[in-house]
Formats: sequence, C-alpha cells, structure tokens
Amino acid sequence: MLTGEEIARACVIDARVTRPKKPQVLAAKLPGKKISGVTRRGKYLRLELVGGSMMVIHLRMTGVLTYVEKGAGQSNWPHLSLILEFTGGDSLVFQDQRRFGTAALLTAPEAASLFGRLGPEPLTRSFGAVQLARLVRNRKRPVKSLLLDQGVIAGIGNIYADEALFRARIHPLRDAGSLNEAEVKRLSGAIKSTLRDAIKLEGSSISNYRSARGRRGRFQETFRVHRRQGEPCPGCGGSVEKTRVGGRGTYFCPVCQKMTPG
DNA sequence: CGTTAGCCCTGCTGGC
DNA sequence: TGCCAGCAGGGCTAAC
Repeated sequence: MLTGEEIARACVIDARVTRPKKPQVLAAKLPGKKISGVTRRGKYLRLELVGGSMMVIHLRMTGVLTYVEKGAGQSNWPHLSLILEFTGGDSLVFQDQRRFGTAALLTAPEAASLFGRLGPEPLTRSFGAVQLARLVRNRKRPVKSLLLDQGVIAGIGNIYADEALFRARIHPLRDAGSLNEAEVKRLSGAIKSTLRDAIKLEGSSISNYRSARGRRGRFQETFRVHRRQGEPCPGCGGSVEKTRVGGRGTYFCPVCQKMTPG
C-alpha cells in the first residue's frame, strides 16, 4: 500500500530518469516525505506527498513499476532506473528497458501548470458526445492526431487511438472537424469502451509491460486492427492496412473505416 | 493555427 | 550464422 508510506531513501540508479533535471534532487528532497495519495492524470502517475508536492512518474512505453513488500527476497532487476525505499521496509522499483520513462519531484504550482495543460479525462462521466463535439469543432487535422494530442484529450496512446477509431468506424485521416453528430457519438463511446476494456485486461503487453503486481496485460490479445497489417478485419474480413499519421504507425480497415462521413 | 523532422533509447525483426 | 538497417513510440523542441 503506497498511501501512508514514508520515503526513507530514493536511489537514482540511472540518471536519465530525472531528465531534464538533475538526479541529486530526488535523493536530497524525497527522504522524510509521506505519500498522501496515489492518482493518475492522463498518462502520468502521481504520488501526492504531504505538504503539496508531488512525485510524477511517466512510464512511456517500456517503464515498469513494481511494489516490493518487505522480506520479498532477492530478485534480479534488469534495466533499473529508480528505487524508492519506505520506512516500513517495502519499496517501489522502477525499471525501464528503453530509458524513456521519467520521474520528477514537482512543487504544487509546477504540478498545477503541467496538468493544467492536459485535456479532459475521457473516462469521467462529464466526458461524452457533447464535450467531444466541442473538441473537434473546426479542427482541421486528422482525427487520429487529435486523439493523440494530450492537450486535447488526456491519456489516449497509439494503440488505443487505432482501436477506438476502428470501433467507431472512422478513418484515422478524417478531418476532425468533418465528423457528423452520429460519428462524434460513436467515437466518444468507442474511446470509453476501448479504455475500459484495456484496463479490465490490465493493459497491453506487446513487449515487456507488467502491472504493479508483475502480471502481463492481455488487451493485445483483443486487438482488432493495431499491429495486424495484412490480417483479416474482424468486421468485414478484408485486409487490415497500415499507414503513418503524425509519425505514428496507424492500422485501420479501409472498408469499415471510410473517408466519407457516415 | 498547424505540420513534419529529429531526438532520446534498446531490443527485436527481416533481409542478405 | 552473423551482421546491420530499420522499426517501435510519448513528449519535447526546432524549423517552417
């Protein structure tokens, strides 16, 4: 249980994890801090600390956080980036194969500034067709790059954008502003159902992702188009195609996901 | 307002 | 079998 733990020591194993800030700051400032809560905003994991500051962790693609209980025994941890040791003897281990992940200690105003730049949370009750319609209105850019823009909607990654657009039967290159009312409604529902299903299956373990309890996710077993280039579309049996949108690999069914409104 | 390119990084894949 | 180029992607900056 992270909430209530007091940090005894912060060991930065790989200095790249704190970029662009200096790694010494964590080791100097974290000891003695108590965790008052654990929350998520977009793709950021937040350890809220008593006093208002915040430890903000972003796993990117290959980061893995593991909660290790006291007396769990020795374990070999490849790609170690950071270890937080708690006064009770438990610890939190951050591994990251590709070293893209980050951990930062932010003051309350710094955190407010970072999270204030993020768009709304798609899984909240207030997010729906009405709010999505406002976000796409007059936006002349591919709907997929809009979905990936964290300042527009928070938390949608490449996998989930592809899968949500397929579920909504919308071509990833459609101009966001060209979506009609029915399409906006389908897309808002598809975003929610895709994210909910992924959470239920504990995420997508394409390579090394593991939950905090060390388990692999299973959402990748249910991908309908993502990374399925050349395979049959589950909707029509046609061939799934691949293209690039905003520099990201993009998978879709050209039959089910039309460029024309409908 | 918007785009693309490049950077960061390492492990896997495919071609020869 | 072994080598090497290319790919994967989230967030950021720079250039346009």
